Amino acid sequence: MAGKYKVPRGTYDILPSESYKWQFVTNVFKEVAREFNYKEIVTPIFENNELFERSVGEDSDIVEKEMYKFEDKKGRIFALRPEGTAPVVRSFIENGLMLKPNSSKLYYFGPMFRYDRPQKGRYRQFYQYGIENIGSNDPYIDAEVISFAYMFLSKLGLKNFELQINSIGCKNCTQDYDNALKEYFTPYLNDLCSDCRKRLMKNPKRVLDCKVNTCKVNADNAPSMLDYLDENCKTHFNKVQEYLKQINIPFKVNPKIVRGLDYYSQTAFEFIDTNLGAQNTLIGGGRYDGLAEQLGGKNMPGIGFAGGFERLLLSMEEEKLSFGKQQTPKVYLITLGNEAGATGIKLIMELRMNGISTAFDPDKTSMNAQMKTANKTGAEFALILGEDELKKGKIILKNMANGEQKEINITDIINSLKDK
RNA sequence: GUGGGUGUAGUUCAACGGUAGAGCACCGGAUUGUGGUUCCGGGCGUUGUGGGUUCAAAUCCCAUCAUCCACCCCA
Repeated sequence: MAGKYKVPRGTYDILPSESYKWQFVTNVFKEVAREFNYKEIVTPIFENNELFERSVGEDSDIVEKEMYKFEDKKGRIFALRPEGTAPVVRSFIENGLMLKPNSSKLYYFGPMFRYDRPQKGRYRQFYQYGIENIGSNDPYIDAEVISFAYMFLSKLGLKNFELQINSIGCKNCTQDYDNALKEYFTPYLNDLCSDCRKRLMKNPKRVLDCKVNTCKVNADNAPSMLDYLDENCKTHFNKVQEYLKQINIPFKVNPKIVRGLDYYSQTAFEFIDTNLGAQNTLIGGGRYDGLAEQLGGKNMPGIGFAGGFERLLLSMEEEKLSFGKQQTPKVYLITLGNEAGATGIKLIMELRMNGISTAFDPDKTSMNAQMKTANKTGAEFALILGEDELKKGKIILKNMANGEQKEINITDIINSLKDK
């Protein structure tokens, strides 16, 4: 019975049969945030277009072709947020959070928007969770942020994932490295794909993770970023690895990890699902020490990560993990006859007022239909109120699991349900 | 933005040029006041949309939209 309208391309509805899963993972995420002492920050879904163009990078794919840009009635140019870090840093600067206590460890979640061709694990409106730790460049913080992600995935029960880390250096190392790459690849120019020939000029590091075979082969022997790190970046990266070892978080160094957003520096990491489809990055993150300054704030280091809920759910389903229980009512009320019905609806109010979740369906009248519905709602108890009971001032309390039932005084019902 | 696959009932699928069907789910009944099992009954759904070919189209062709998978990119 398709109606007139359909959801826009690349978007979807989270239906009741699915929403409890989202609630489950969100709650686990919030729980981990509490354990790490991170606090929630909520920023608008749209921001000044420039915020993203400046931070994410004008040459990045996100800005070049994936942003939902629009103009409002006064001609201001906004964009639906394609990612969460820039808005958080913007808010951090704008609200002077560096001067406020307990405000530098932040988490967020919500929808992000990218105009991209939908496929498995990729949507136009997708949901991210993420954290940002702003104000410290201590390598311990890098390890802590990584451990947050690791703990989150672990608490959900995920096993088929792998942590890969890299250091992409600071501006200084990057420049040397870029030059080295250009030098290295130039003799092989004809073997590279057309994209990579362009990349070599604009962003040579991208050639490294190209999937075209000839590019891959050539990239295998390319100079490694790690050899071009300056002393400072090198010791930083080494310390991050030491910390990770100390807290028993397994990782692989993958010098080919390149982040697509311009603001990253030094530590970059990804949690990869080892048996998902092509879109297998569960969580991606890294350090962005230059971002705050770039956005007009003080020079402040920061590091964070973001993950996609969709891929998380895919992985969890792949590994057949539990999403907790679906919400069920404690009580389903069955009434027979008009008088019982009238008393019943008053009783429902009382039950709910006392925190007892109660379901009732006025469209069902026969005992049979009401019992069936009670069963389907998964209610723990059925309360049966008919004319016989009404006369006696009683009500039947039936345990749906074992079928046992007893008559009790209507006036006692709240109390006897409360301690069950 | 590029390539390939797919669009039939709520859902999973069948029918592949000649009257649109099944499982599951859903609703009702058997049980006029007791569920989960069982049995019986209940489906006209613009065959995604718009064109075209044909005596005849879910079926062939074209377009379009959507979806899936991959490229690209990323979460």
